[in-house]
Amino acid sequence: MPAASIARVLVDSPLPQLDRLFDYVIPPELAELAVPGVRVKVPLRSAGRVADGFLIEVVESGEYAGVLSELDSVVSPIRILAPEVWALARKAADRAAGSASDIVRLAVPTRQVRVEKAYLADDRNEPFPAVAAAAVEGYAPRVIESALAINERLAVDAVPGVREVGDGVWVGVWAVTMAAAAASVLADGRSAILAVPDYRDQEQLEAALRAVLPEEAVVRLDAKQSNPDRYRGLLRCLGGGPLAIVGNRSVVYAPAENLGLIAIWDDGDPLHSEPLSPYVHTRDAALLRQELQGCALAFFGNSRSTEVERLVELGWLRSVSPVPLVLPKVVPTAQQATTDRLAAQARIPSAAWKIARTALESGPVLVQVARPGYAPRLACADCGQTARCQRCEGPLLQKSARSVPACAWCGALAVDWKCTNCEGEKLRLVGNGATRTAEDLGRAFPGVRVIIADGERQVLAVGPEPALVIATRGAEPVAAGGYRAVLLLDGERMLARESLRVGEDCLRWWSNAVALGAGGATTVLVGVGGALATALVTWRHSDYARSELADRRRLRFPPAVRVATITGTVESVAKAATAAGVDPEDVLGPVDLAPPTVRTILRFDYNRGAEVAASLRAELIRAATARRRGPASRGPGAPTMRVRLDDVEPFLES
DNA sequence: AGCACGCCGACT
DNA sequence: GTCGGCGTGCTC
Repeated sequence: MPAASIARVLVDSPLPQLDRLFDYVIPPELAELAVPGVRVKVPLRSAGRVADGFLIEVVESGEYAGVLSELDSVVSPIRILAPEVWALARKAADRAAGSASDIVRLAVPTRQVRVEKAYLADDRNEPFPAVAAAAVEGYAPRVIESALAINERLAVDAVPGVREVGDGVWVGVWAVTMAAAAASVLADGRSAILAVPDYRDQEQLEAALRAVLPEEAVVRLDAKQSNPDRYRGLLRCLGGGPLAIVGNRSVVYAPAENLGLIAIWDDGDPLHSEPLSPYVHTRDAALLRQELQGCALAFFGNSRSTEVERLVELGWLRSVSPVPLVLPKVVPTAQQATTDRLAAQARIPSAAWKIARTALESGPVLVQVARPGYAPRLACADCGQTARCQRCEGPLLQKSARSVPACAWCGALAVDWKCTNCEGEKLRLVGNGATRTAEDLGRAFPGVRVIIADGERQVLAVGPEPALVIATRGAEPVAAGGYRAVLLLDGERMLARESLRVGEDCLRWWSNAVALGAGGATTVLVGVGGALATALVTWRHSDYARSELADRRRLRFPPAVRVATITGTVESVAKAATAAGVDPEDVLGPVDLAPPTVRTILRFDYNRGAEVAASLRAELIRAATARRRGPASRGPGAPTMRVRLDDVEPFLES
C-alpha cells in the first residue's frame, strides 16, 4: 500500500465556485474504506466545518500545491456514485453550464440509513434470474434486436394500437415493443434503462415488462416512489446482474451494471425536460451517456420530435419504421354548423356524431378535449369582455354546471360580480371544458355511460363496454381492446396556444390518442386542416418533423440551433452575452421581466456549444463570487444571474 | 454560503 | 499608534 494516497472529492454544494474536485489526504485508518464512489465527509475552509461529498478518485499525488487537510470520514462503504455516472454528471453539467453536484443529486437520492443497513446485512442478495429474449414484433424480423446487439442508435416509429399483456391488462403496443427490446438486451447479459415521461406510461411499460421478464429482473426508479423505495431500487441496481430499470427522467442516471440499452419513450413530452438546475433534458443525458458508454440507444414514439429528426438527418440516429406499416384511419372534418339535431346538441359535426354512434354499439369511444372543468372562460354577457376576479384580476372559470364561478388564480368565488367595462352583472360561459362536453355528449347519446378523465379525475384504464370517455389531452385511459372510435374535438383551441412547438405538440397529443384506437377504428379530427391534418392522416411523422425542422433552420430557432436563456440585471446579462461571443444578430433582447430582472436569449450553433457553455459558466462563477459589487447590483433585491441552456420554450415566459 | 483577510476612519 | 468598518476572495 502506498504511504499517503490522496482522495479527490466532489463537495456536495450547489455553489458554482465549488464545482471541482478537492484533494484530501487519506488517513491510514480510512485507507481501506476510501474508494471511488463512496460518500465522505470532508473539512471545508474553516476547521470544524465538515461538508458532505463523494470520493471520485484516489491518486498518488494531487495537483494542489497547498497544504492538504485530511478526509474526515467515510459515511458508508457502499460505492453509491458509480464512476460512469460521475463521468456522465460532469459531462452533462458542462454542456448545460451547471454544477456536476446538481446532477449527482438527481442521480443519487438522499441516503436512507435503514435501507442501507438492511442491504448490507442481507448478503444472500437476490439472485439475478436468467432471461429469455422475446421477439420484437411489428418490425422486419430481428431488425431491432440485431441493431441493439451491436449498440446502434435508433429512432423507432411505434406501432399504433393496444395489446393485452396479462389478465385483462391492456397497454399501448409501444410498451410491448420496448419490453421486448429490453428483454433481448437482458438475455444478452446486459442491463437496460427505460425512461418514460409519466406514471401512466410507467404503469403500461411495467405491465408489459412483467409479461416477458421475471419480477426480480425489473427495478423501478421514479419520482412517485418514497425515498426509501427509490434508494432500495438504486442499491438493487448495484447488485451486479442485468436488470430492466424503469422510471422517469432521472432514471437515465441509474448505475446500471453492464449497460446495453437506453430506451426513451415519447421524448417530445415536456415531462422529459428536467425542471431542476441545470435543466438537462432526458434526451440529452441519454445521448451523452450513449457516447460515454457505447451502449445502444433508442427513441420510441408515436410521433417524432424535431430534436430526434435532426439527429436522424445528421445520421446519428437510424430511423426504423414498422413492417408492415400500420396506418390508423383518420378523417379530418371541418368545424361546421350542423343540421343534425343530436349532433348540434353535442356541438360536434354530424359526421363525427355518426361515427361515434356506430362505434358505441361495440365498445368505448374516446373524446379528446383541450381543457378540464366546465367552462374554461367566462365573459360579460352584455359587452363580451373576459370576466376577471375582483380581488386579483385572475380569469374566472366554472368547474361544474351548477357551481359558482371562481377565480382560476386565487380561488375566490365570484359573487356580486360586476363588469369593469360596462357595469353588466350577468356572466356568459365561453368554451367547453371536459365536464361541459361530457354533459352535452351525454344528452346527444342518451343511455350511454360517460367517463371523465382529466388531471383531477385520473383514470388509467377503462373496460371494453360501450362508454364515452371524455379525456383532456395526455390523460386518456387505455381501453381494453382499444377504442372503437376517437374524436379529437378541440384541435383548433390546442393550436391557438402560443408556442414555438404548437404544431409538434398537437401532433403528439393527437397521435397518442389515435394510437389508443382498436385496429380499424376511425379517428375524427375536428376543425383542423393543413399540414398537421395531412401528417395525422398520412401517419408520416418524420415528414412533418422534417419540414418543421426546415422551418426552424430558416428562422434559426431550436433545435436547428442551441439557445441559452440568461436572466439577471441588465449589466450582468449584457456582460455574459458579450463574453459568450456569439454573433450580435443572435443576441435577442434584453427584454424586461419583473424589474430589475431582464432576459436575453443567445442562439449558437451546436459546434460552438462547449465554448459558449464554458464562457457562461465562467460568468456565473464571477457573478456568484463577486456579489455586491457596483451600486446597481447592491443589496438583496438584486437578482442573481441565471443561465438555462436549451430551454424547451425559450421564447415564452417562465 | 460562511469566514478570514485587509486596507481606511475615529478612538484611548 | 490601534480597534473595527465591511468590501473582497477563498474554500483542498
